[in-house]
Amino acid sequence: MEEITIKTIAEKAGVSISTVSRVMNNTGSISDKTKQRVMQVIKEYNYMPNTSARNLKSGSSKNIALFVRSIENPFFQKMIHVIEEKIALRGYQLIIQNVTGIEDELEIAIREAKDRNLCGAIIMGGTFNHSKIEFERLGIPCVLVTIAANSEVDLGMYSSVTIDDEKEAFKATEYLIKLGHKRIGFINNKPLDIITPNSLRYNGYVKALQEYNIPLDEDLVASEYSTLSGYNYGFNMMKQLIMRNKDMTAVFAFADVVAVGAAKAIFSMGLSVPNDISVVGFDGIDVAEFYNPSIDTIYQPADQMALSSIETLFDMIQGGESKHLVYDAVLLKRGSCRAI
Amino acid sequence: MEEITIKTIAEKAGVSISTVSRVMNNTGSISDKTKQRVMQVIKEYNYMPNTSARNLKSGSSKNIALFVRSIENPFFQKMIHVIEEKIALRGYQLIIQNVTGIEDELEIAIREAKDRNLCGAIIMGGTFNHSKIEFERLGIPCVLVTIAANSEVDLGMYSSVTIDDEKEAFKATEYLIKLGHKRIGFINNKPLDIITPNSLRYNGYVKALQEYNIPLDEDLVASEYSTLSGYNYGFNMMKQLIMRNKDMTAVFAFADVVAVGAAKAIFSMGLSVPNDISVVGFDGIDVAEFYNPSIDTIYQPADQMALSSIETLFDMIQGGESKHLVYDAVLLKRGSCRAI
DNA sequence: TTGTACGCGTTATCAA
DNA sequence: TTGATAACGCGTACAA
Repeated sequence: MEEITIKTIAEKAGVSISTVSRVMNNTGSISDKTKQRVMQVIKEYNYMPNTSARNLKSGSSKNIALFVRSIENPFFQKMIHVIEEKIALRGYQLIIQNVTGIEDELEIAIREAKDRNLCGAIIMGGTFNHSKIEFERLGIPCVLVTIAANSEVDLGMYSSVTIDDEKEAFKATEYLIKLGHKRIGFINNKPLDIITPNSLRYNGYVKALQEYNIPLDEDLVASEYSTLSGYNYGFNMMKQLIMRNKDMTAVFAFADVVAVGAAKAIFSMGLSVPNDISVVGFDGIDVAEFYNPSIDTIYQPADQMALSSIETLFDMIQGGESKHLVYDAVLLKRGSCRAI
Repeated sequence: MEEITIKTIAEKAGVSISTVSRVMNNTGSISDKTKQRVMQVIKEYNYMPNTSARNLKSGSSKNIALFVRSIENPFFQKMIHVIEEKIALRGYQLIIQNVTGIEDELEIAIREAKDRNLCGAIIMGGTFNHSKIEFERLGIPCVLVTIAANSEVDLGMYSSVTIDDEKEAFKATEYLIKLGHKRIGFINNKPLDIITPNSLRYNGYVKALQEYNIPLDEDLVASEYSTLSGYNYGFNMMKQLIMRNKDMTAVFAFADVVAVGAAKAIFSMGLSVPNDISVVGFDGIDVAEFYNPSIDTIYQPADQMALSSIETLFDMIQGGESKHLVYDAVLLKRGSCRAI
């Protein structure tokens, strides 16, 4: 099966390649007659223009890349699903790349932006530490999801879709406090010296304790360098917390997957959720709802955030302004916490 | 920031573009001296060759597309994660596309193969009904994961990585039977008239019942057209099953997500797993392990299957033979089933 | 309204 | 060991 190009079509239709090109792109003016004829031949041969040639010519592409830290996180997957769908709908192409370890997501994006000549980038998860220079080097429209750049960066250089992690974590902790809990554990994530959604949630936890005059006890905070899955990490951290703190009555995990792992650890040690220990998660993934008991959590509007992300990105690709959206999350109370 | 091309590098290095090209591709022979100089300039200008131009020239690309039915299934996500990593490692690019509803995954692959000039395709999930003609039209190396083509298709035309769904489902059902269960429900998926992994698992369920002389009761089989998540689907189906069958003591779900939803339904109706109803799932996703109780399941070696898929695909891309691998799954017993 | 011809950034062929 | 130069498939000034 030989390749059919614009040339083939031109010959078969008895016109020049420019005419075929015009028909394809609805550009210039062509008589209805030839247009019909060309369309006919295109259909007949099932012709599709060569993407590489098009991209080469136009200097850009319809490739959008998504760089996601921890693709295995169901919360991200929920958003990826929506993004994937919407991008396909617009005839663009989504390239997904997972980011792990100490890799800098933006550095990778910069490299890939040139390499794949992307027309846009979405960065999901990671740190708040990206610098102005990086965005300058990136040179393509970019939306950060669940994160933002550091404050020195001109807001016009990128878009972002986030929640107020600190505020929401405060809310979650306050919820536990108001239920009467005083010995509240927190499962955090290393590293601790950079700003991430997790670190902001930790800040919210600390502030809530302060607000209610509960002393911050380092023993109640678990964190470790780890390459484990969120479930396993939560499981291990919770075990440590329980061993160290016999009087702990509640735990707040920085993510639902971690909360689920923590709950499992509680059960595995013969204790009960929520009778012995109350559990609060963060994100609002399906699993938290279907767990037994359902895990109370801070629900992020994932669908809405995903939709806004790609809408904003396409806006920017078409020359529009950048945007910075901060969504509200909702505390869902449903069975993994009790008053004491 | 102006674009730097091979021409820029050639000028700055004082050589011809062909020399730069040769350096980039390690082709032909070049003196160490000029090689060093060119490399130097390339580094300095951070030059990266234009992918579109390369693809245009070579006629192919380094794009591999993954077509997955139900990207939201954690079992697939596990494999996608591995595939994504390995493909990036080889300098290829992964394009992920979700397939939904009545779309034919292979038809989409055929279209995209031309449109994006892919060098390979992976199809994950879907049906066993793909025809010879489709593979001929596809024209690029293709690996089917968790499915196979219909038997009329020449085995040389594609590769596959699967398990024996029927055998494994038989195993799961037999497990319940040997625990003394006789009223065993099955949660199936519509549509029922095509061959899918689910339908084969149903066959295994039916055969096990036959083997042990337990009558097949239609009331014990739940299925419905639905666009719900696996969790929600399992939840709804299980509720129906319980309402219809007061004497049901066990249920086998075609996937772990469905089993989790089913378990939740059991709890939500004030019953217990496994005391009132035993639950068996299929796949071996993390959530099943961390659920309370851990869900017994047929564990598919997802990592291994994913690795084999891309290895096989790269083999084929490099002109190697197609392969058809059938892995063994393992029945994990861990707390969601009891003997009666 | 249509066709000719050039160039996009590469790689590959052929001379030098 | 190198350098011109012709493609690859397409879009688009420019001319007709």
